[in-house]
Amino acid sequence: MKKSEKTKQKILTVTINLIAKRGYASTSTREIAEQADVSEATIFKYYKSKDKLLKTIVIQTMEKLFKSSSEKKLSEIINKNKSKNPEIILKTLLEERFNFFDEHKNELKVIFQEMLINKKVQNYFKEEIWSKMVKISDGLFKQIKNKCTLKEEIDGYMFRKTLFGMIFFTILFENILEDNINLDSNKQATLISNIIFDGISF
Amino acid sequence: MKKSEKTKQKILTVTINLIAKRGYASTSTREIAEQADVSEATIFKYYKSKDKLLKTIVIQTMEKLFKSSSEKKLSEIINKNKSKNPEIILKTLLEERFNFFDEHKNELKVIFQEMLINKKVQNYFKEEIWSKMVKISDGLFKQIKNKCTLKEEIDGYMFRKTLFGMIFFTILFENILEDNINLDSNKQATLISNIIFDGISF
Amino acid sequence: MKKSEKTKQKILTVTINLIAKRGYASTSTREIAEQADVSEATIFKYYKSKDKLLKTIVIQTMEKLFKSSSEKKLSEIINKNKSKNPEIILKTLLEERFNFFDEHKNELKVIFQEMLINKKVQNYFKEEIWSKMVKISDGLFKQIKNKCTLKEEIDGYMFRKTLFGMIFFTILFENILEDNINLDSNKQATLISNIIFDGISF
Amino acid sequence: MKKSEKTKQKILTVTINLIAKRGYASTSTREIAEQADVSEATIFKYYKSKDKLLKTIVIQTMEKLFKSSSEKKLSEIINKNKSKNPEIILKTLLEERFNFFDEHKNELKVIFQEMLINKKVQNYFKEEIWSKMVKISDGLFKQIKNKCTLKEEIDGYMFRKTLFGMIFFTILFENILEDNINLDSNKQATLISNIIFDGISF
DNA sequence: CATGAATGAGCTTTCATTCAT
DNA sequence: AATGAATGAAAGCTCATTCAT
Repeated sequence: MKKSEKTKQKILTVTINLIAKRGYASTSTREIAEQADVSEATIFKYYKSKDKLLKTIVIQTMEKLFKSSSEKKLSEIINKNKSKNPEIILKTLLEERFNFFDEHKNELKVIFQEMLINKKVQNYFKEEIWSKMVKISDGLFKQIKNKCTLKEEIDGYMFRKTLFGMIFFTILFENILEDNINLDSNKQATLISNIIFDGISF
Repeated sequence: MKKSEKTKQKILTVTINLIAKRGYASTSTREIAEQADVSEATIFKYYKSKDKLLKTIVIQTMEKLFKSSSEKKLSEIINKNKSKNPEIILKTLLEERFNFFDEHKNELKVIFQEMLINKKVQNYFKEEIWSKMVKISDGLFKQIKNKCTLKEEIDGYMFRKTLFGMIFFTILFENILEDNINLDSNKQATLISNIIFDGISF
Repeated sequence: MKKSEKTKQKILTVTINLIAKRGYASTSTREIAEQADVSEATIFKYYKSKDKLLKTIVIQTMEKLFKSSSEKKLSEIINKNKSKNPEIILKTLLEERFNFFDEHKNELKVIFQEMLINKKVQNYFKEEIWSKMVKISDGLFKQIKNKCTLKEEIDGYMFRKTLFGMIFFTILFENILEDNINLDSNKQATLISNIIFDGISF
Repeated sequence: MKKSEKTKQKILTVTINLIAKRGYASTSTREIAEQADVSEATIFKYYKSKDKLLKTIVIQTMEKLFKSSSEKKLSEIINKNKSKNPEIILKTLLEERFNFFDEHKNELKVIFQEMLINKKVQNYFKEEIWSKMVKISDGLFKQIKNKCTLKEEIDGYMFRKTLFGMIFFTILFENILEDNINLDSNKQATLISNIIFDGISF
């Protein structure tokens, strides 16, 4: 990597960690500069404004969420397992995603935090990410419907809510509220898909 | 209400709405003053500092969450229905809570937003609120265990995660991500307790 | 004393003590109100403005410095002892003054502190007080000249400087810089007039 | 001098003059910025806080008072003249000091003003400066004792009081109270040491 | 007689940003 | 490729002061 590329990346990493910890508005460019060991001027050289620095983080992360390897992997998983039990598909999908989440926890925190108060990030997420998540979730839901008899009141929306509720909770609040959690991605995925398919009771 | 009490309350209301919309750090006392139609000096007269203004909101809301009527109602519901199906208990609890959430959506947003970045709020919530939520949820979980045969991997923690994942999602993200949702508290409660008990499939 | 008179006096006393400790600019009307156990409004009712409150203190103290009993006492002392050794006159004068200073240390501190930065107080002091002090000191100096042979370079100005240098130092800095000083007014007066007349050596 | 060094120095100079004139609490950073022809932000860039700006002035001046050239000069004077009349030593010391005082009148005013109300400055001055002044003054007093017969009541403390009383008076009040004083350092030193040794009378 | 309620103006301080070097 | 030097604008907060009650 070129030196300038390295510097750019360092700024990005530091910023992600700081925003994840303190929030965007409470993270000053001075602090970023100090921790990234560059001058404030350098930050503005590379990213024009604090806002564009955030934008870069948000967009980069969102792109990663569904890009290249990521997107392919997901559709591969769905296609490969078409014939199989949808519970297994869900479990496999979740496992792949949880691995991603683990690696990008701070970036995702930044996005979710900002989404709560930043209209642009809201729209961007809704259009670029949520729409895809809805699509995948709906696809899965259809497959399930084909194989199982569902309660009539349960629709795609409630399916999403259960699924993404747990995911968002895991990313945002679990570390804060729960002590001593040591579930690997596989275990997490198994338990969640289990609950979704059968509830907690037999 | 005395005039001063009115002013204090107005400041509080305006602040809650502003912080829910923009976040704490991005809400200036100047803006609060303008919208509450008082001078900045008045805000500081009543609340000493911006930080204490936030603290007041957080504590007041947390107290409401489990105080007096609230706490009694919850234990009443649990006691009254001891003999009944735990699914019904859960449903009744949820319905009561969703009514509360609807009335206090912005205050809750303030708390959850701050919890993501503010250590004090994190600890306060964990000790004062989350511990009680865990207790209730565990109590319920035990009742369920007594009446139904549960999968062995499912424990109180996964139960919480499902339940509160959906609740947090509803409060924080639903309005942003989902269009045209028109579920009343009763409907919400029914669907969620349904899913938790039976999953989405028969 | 009437109640209102009592309140007025309490405000004055508190203010003097506070200003002596912190300085005028660093003493807030809020603090005065708190310590005097009245509302800020009450202060402004009696003294119109913070500035006039200071003015009251300054003028009252200055008046005390040379008024009534005070002024009479001084000229009495001078007249009574005209025939005596000027050293004794000086000693007697000083003793009387040191007793006054002890009783009004804080008020005097307020005046001297303010004199360093406040043009009005400077002029007021110069015209109302210093001029009288110069007159007395000059009178004394003349008496001394009549009885003793003075070095030719020593004039009224140097006499003043020695005398009031020690006095000002005593009022302003002695407490701060010197530990364990336990000289009563009589002792102080004796030593100072001693030094002035004979220097420190025989 | 580098540009930044120049700016820093300018801020310092302006601040000293302003505080000497108005007092610390009545000097706003706004005013300093205007007179130093920089922005307020620049002041805080270099000095972190208004308090630290004052601290810089106080410490720098105190260091100057006894550092390098200064301290050496003083002990040189004392050593060189050991055999001579202590009156001459005192005179020489005073002359050297009065030259310093003339050059640093405003800085010294700042220190003395602050000393009246600021505990930290009080302690700092007492420990760093006054202790040394006492030492020098005591050393001199001993020399005098060896050569002259002193009145028994006169001790080091009264010696200090006379000496530093006049010095403090000169720095703080003379300009304010006395008109048309045109004594150079040499003259001042001569007169003061004269008075101290012989009083005003033969 | 006294104060509760309110504030405009000003304070110190921090922020994101610029630009010459 | 990077930064030292500087800043306008805005932040949180305090102050002396007013006035209706």
